[in-house]
Amino acid sequence: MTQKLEDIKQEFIEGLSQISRFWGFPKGMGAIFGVLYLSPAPLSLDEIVRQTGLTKGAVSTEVRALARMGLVHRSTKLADRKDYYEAETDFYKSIRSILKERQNTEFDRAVGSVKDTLAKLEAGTSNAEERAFLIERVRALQEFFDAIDSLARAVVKLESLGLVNVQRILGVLK
Amino acid sequence: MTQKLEDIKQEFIEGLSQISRFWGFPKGMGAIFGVLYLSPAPLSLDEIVRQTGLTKGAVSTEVRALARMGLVHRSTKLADRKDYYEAETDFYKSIRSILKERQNTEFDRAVGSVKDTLAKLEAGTSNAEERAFLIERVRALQEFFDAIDSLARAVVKLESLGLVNVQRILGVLK
DNA sequence: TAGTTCGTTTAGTAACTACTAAACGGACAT
DNA sequence: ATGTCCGTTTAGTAGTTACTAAACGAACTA
Repeated sequence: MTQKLEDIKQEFIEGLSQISRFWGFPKGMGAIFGVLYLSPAPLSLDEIVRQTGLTKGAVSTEVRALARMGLVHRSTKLADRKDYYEAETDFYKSIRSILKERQNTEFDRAVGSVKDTLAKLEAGTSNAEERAFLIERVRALQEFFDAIDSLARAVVKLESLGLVNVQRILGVLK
Repeated sequence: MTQKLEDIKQEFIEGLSQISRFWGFPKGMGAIFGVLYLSPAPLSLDEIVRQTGLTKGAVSTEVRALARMGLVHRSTKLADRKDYYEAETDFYKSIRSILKERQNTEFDRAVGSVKDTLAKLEAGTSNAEERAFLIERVRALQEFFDAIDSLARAVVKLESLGLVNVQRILGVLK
């Protein structure tokens, strides 16, 4: 027994909501993206409201957040006051925007504080034995963060994240 | 003017709290790990309580969560009822545990629902044009998730994430 | 037995997050 | 101007999360 298309779409959208929540975003955001992603044409804010069941205010703020992340694009039509939104279909392009959005904010500052700690420890003079131990530990953590950062940069430099590239990575690493 | 070691440690621990929160974990968890990471010897639960200012209940539950993720290890001493905890210093080993912990839960289920959606769409018969469009979109999303998954597996297969390996990746991808 | 000394569990709370409802303001039409 | 049709902003709320305080239970001790 095959289901109605509308039901299937709804399940998909709920799945995206879950995924959204898992990645630390509001679930409504996932639903909005899902609605747009399954639409062949750009949708107006009110149409998104209708299809998600959220209020206009919520959709307004969350669709803008999606736009900042590059997951949706806003457009307008001549002689039409409404804004229209459509989903970005190149996910890889989107996650680069997301990484950029997240970068340079709390995370960078926090990781920078590790670097600061290391500098302060190395500048100290007293308590040589304990300081040596702390320096070693903090240095190891900082190197780890640097490695992660390098990896992220490497992935971001790709112009597409396809099975091909991933398999190339796998090939090098075995 | 160099600061006291205790102050520097405290700043480091607060930095880890921020990082913890950024990654979606409670900040107390980051603080606990920080205290353990800066200690040359395993610490008892009460000692962690003392150094973090959290209550025993909170430390008890969160330190167990850290142990599940492989970020800390629990040990005991003979003729001593206390549990002792120490930080894992091989971060790479830890993130593999974390990935495993996160895997196979909500995320897998949600991603699986995308796969289900695709299957249902392909099993349908009615509304051929719209179905073709939806199939294409959902298929693209699923391929993207598969690529991410492959990449994660690739990274997890490394026995260490050092600059060396990252540079090898960079070399292949340019 | 009763009394310590641990870790765990539970009930309750303060703070935060994702929302809703509704007021608001700008741009256009009449 | 006045009204209408947009998107945005604001005030308030339900639900969640990360905790605290304290009861509990298990393992040893006297």
